[in-house]
Amino acid sequence: MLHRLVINEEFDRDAAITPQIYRILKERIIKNDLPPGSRLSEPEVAQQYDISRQPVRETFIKLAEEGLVIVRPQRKTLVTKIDLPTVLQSRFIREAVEADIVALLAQAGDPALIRELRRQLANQSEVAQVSRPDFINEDQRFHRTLAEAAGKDVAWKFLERINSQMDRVRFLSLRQFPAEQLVEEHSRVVDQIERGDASTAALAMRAHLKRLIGDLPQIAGEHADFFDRYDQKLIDDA
Amino acid sequence: MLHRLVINEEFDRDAAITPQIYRILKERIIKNDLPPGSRLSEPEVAQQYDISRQPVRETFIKLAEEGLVIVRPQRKTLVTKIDLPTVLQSRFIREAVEADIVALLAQAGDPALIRELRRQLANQSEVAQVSRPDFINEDQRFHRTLAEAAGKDVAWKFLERINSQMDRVRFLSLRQFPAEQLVEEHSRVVDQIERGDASTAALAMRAHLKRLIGDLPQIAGEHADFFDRYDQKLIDDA
DNA sequence: ACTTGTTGACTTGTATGGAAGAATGTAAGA
DNA sequence: TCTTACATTCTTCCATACAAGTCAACAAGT
Repeated sequence: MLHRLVINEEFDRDAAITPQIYRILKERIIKNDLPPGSRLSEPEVAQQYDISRQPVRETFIKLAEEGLVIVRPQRKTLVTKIDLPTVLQSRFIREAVEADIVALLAQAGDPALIRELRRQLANQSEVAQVSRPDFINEDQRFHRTLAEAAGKDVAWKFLERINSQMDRVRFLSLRQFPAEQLVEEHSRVVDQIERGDASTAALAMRAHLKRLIGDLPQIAGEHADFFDRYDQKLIDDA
Repeated sequence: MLHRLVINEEFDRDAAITPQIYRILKERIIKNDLPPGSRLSEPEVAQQYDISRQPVRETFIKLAEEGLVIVRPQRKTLVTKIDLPTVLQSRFIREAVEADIVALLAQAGDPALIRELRRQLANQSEVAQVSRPDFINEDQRFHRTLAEAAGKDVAWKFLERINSQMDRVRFLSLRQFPAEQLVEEHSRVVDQIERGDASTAALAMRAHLKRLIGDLPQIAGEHADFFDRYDQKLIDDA
């Protein structure tokens, strides 16, 4: 199989194996290359990548901690389905935290930060037309910049960890999402930070982050078998 | 050593070993029985509990994910020091999320919930006089009840995971903290929820959670070697 | 036809041997 | 005295064998 060979060549045999196989499997799951419900087996994966079971096993443990797989002892290991309550409540946490972050920034009022953010906004407008993955990168960078400027770098790392489940949804929505509108919303947040209006800035961020689940019903409709505990009512409440 | 024997007797040899050794080591770290900076070694721990290195190794991996130990490949494994930015920003996240939770509850206005909370408040007042560990349990239960009533059970599980670092601090403060005052603050939160005043309820919760770091300077002063990146300025800002 | 027991082929869990990197101490040399 | 090379002995990392639980197929009995 060509696929196997290509992946194997990515392997650096002189580096530690576990981090590599971890990164590979995590990416395959988040990008739905290994769709929800897929069965994984330690010896099978080990054989595919020509390594021993040990690094694979350690990887399974880490993925299980993140909720990306579930290990049923003596039975099997499965890629978890996308759990709707987890997705919605991850978003809820993110909104609460980022709203407070921009409120802090509005109170602080750092002109250098505003300049940096405006620079990023211009960049976002450019790549929005071109490449979706590039825009996603820029989007992440924007939010990370806000967190770090507020001195909440550790908090941001924590948010990144609970984002895995939301990322899986993001990679399911195939059609073009309204990148220009997202940039516009980013811009409003920056405006309010510059004005020093903490509560309005927070509201702008909240409105922006509501979008993360905007097309969830449609996505879930197209990939019903990827979801677990799906309930339209939960989305309406949120 | 008597200590060893007692611990060994806790082991159930017919159950899976890894979860047991994980729970044991985690508790020893959080309760500062294994103080920050302690050196851990796979074969040594394995020998202590008369098990093989494999479950110990898997436990190290999990503890490292939670930031309780740090594994330096080919060098050594250490119990991490209590990282001040991590503690402060964990508290920051908790405040943001729980403020939004009580705001939701104030809007919902569920009389049954109010009754349950008042019941718990009475209970808290009782145990506050008696046993500190019991009060801590009741405190946890109060906050969990709020989260679950708002339909944020998954979010609460996330918060629990980042609480380990704050728990380590809690077990360092030996002297009696003002349990009665905490109950009083809980009571204010419930009052505002009952009134249906979302923003005031949120503020009451924020004020309450500020306390979590109230005696941090004193604790850090008494156990300076347990802390990493200690900076009084960080506390003042927060 | 249905139930039950057994066998065998899976799965993950555990134990253990050895490989490779890193730190420490020591001795030889300048 | 100081530096450097090397050997020793740690550590974690990886590979592999075996143990034990689980499930499915199948055969024997009712």
